Amino acid sequence: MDKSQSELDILKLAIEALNSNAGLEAEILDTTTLPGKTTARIPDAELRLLETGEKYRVEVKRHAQNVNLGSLINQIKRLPGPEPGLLAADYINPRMAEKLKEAGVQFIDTCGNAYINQQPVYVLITGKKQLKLSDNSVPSQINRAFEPKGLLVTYAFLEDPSLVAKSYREIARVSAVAVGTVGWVINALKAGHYLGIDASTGRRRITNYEKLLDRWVSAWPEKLKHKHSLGKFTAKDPHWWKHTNIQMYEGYWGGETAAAIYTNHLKPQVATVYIPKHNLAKLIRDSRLSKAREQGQDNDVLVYLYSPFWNTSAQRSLARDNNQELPKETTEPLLENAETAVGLANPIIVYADLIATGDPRNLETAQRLRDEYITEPDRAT
DNA sequence: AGACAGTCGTTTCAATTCGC
DNA sequence: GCGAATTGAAACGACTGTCT
Repeated sequence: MDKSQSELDILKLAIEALNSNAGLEAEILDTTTLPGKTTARIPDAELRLLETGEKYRVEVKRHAQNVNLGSLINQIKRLPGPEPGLLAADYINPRMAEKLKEAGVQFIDTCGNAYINQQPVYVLITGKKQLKLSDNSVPSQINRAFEPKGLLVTYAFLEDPSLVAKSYREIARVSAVAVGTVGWVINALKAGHYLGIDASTGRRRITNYEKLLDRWVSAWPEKLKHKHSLGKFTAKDPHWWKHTNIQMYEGYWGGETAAAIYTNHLKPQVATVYIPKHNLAKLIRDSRLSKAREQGQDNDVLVYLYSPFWNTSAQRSLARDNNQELPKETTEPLLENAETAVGLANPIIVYADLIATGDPRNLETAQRLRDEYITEPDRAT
């Protein structure tokens, strides 16, 4: 399995870098090959620091810079067992290093950056430059699928896997990118073994939906979501969303709000709304939202507003999935349950919203959502 | 010959480095 | 520490090739 092989390489390089930069020696005790799609928190390896004999549960991350830091910190903290968690990454930039240190997450990387805080050993090395990828240009090639425009294409594939077999022009139209971008993204997905050619039909098909979903969910908050932010607001009434028909604003509930409706398993404490810019002022006025201050107001509910990044295909499919006409002018909210509810962002987006928060409560709900609503569709088309 | 599929050169943008 | 300059990557769309 080349995935675990590359992770093992990162770990070995990081240990070497730790040794040459901090003089600390460590040995790998055990590596666990992750069985593809599981989301259980199994460490990638176990490590022992020879100086102290201290053992670590290790999470190895390639492309650590492209991963949502909140979810990463949470992953490390949720590693099971009494031993402390350790992040081993290809590269930790200074800003990430600062945040990890603040969160008390120890790390090592292949460039020699490290934070080890296990008495009596204390190491803090940051600012070491990222190594140039000389003979190994594959990772940057794969990254192309997880850059802003690539994420649009990849999302369209996740939403409708049959799209990969369509023409570049059709893919470009649906995902709202240029034709040339589609070529780059498809090649990147092929290089990453997310996409391949079906031997029997000769057509493109997604070969690893689960892995592709994981990667998209990690990259999206960092690379694309923030670009669509319309602001952070507060609402006085914690139940405001229950009597707001978001469709009147051509909007969609995301995050905890949508998850609460989808799974019936969460009391949303933060609302996320995807709404076209031109309806922003109307929603703010009607729902009496106010711009959030730096220090949160005690009892007010936080509301994050974003403009939808996805193309109208998502809206069409949502209407189709719900198999009903979308009411235009009713003020009756439609939030009793997921079957009747409309105005919900696609489960993939809601799932990604929850994961990005890094909140353990949300992670549990995210898993439910994934199990119930995000299943790899039948590829036979 | 026309339509469609995929490639490649150019432009733009963002991140990093350098100099003050 | 800040702004300017540089570099490299991403995105676009015109162009070429292929098929019917």
